[in-house]
Amino acid sequence: MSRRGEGSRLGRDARKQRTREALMEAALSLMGAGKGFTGLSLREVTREAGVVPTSFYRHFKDMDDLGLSLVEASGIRLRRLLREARKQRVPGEDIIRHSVRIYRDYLEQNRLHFYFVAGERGGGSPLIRAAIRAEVSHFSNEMASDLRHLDLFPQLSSASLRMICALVVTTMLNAAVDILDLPKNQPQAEREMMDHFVRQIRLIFIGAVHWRDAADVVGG
Amino acid sequence: MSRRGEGSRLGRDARKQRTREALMEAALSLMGAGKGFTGLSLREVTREAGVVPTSFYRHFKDMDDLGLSLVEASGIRLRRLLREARKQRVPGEDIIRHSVRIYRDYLEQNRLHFYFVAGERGGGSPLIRAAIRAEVSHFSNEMASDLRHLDLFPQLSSASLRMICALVVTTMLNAAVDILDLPKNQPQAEREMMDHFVRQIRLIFIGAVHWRDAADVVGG
DNA sequence: TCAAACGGTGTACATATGTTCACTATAGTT
DNA sequence: AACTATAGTGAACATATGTACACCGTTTGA
Repeated sequence: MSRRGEGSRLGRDARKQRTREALMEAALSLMGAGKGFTGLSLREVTREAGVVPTSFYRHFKDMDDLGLSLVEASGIRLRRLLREARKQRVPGEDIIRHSVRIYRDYLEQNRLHFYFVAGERGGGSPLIRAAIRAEVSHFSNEMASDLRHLDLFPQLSSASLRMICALVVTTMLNAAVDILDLPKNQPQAEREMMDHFVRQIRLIFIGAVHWRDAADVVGG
Repeated sequence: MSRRGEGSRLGRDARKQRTREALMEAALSLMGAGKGFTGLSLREVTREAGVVPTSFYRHFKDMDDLGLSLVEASGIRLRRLLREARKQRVPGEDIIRHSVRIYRDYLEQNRLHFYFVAGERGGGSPLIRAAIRAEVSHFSNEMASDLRHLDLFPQLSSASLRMICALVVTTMLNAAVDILDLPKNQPQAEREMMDHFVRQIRLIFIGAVHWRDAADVVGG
């Protein structure tokens, strides 16, 4: 019989899921407070999650396991960003600026996940770094496929499109750190930051428009 | 009197400098082995440096102090890279490919420092992150100044040149992680990696050639 | 030649860590 | 209503950590 016990609102599985998420969010939150993932201790995480240390093992084998779960969760957010960007209709005026704004908003709503990805992508555990690289590469390829369907650059080979999207994505992630580090309520600095970012993306797309697959030396 | 004591080859200051460097290299080395800087412990570092923990305090106030010294040392390497690139004469054929090769060699000779910069630039301690950002920004501006003197892009404003160099530099640092992570003795993968990198830089410079300061929407 | 300066050592201690084990309570099952 | 599985607890452990302190031996400078 599956009659819910009255003593608790949620079923046992849902409860378990809840503390699992609490642990993951605790880790993200601590990293947001200025620690690398490899600098987090198991006890620290459980403390932040409001749970006793031994409980940790009910959910993860060790910290690396937690880390990989975080990568997976972040990958899901990345893919959702693409879906969201796809859904938004082009205002016809300035595609890039518009997309950047979508990105900015999405960043704001997923601060910690982007912090994690942008932060651990470079340093830290090789295991996690590799997982993130795979996730980012996936994202990048999906973006290339989207651009292909939009038919904005019909002259580009698929390989070139992927190369270009990889560049866009790394630029996005670099910008993520800068944007997230911005002090709050500083609209002036934020505007400049965004302008800078928009220009860089625009420059890349200008390069894409003029790219020829056998492109020769710029100067020659 | 400055007669050297016969019991030691080096003076006391030189000796001190030597273990100071041993500590810094120990930290770098441990990070190269897959730890974020915030994941290093003071004792771990002294152990790796072959020195007793309490000795640490003769050289650094705490780990953050060590970190900032590492940033400074890495900044010096960055500037030296620019000087080296400046010195090398252009072979007239493919400037970009040539520069990338110089970069690759320099990376190889300074693995750990680039690992550190590329790794801590994103995650980790806000203090160190800020210091790295300043160093990278400096590097980027110097590069812009170099390009200005070369007069390759006379139509670009200084602001645009800086924006472009910032993009080149972040692309360089991203590539650094990928290149350094390459398994050794895998010339095929390495060649692809370098080609990918060269194409990205070339794309940026193609964008630069066609950039107009009031550049409008790509599509419109 | 001698006293001072100082880099490095060894001991010590309070605290934090990862992991174990036996436990409690309760949601799910029959 | 009785049974079982299991998420979370609490005490305990061996080990690791940051830092203080008194100490030693050599370099330094007069």
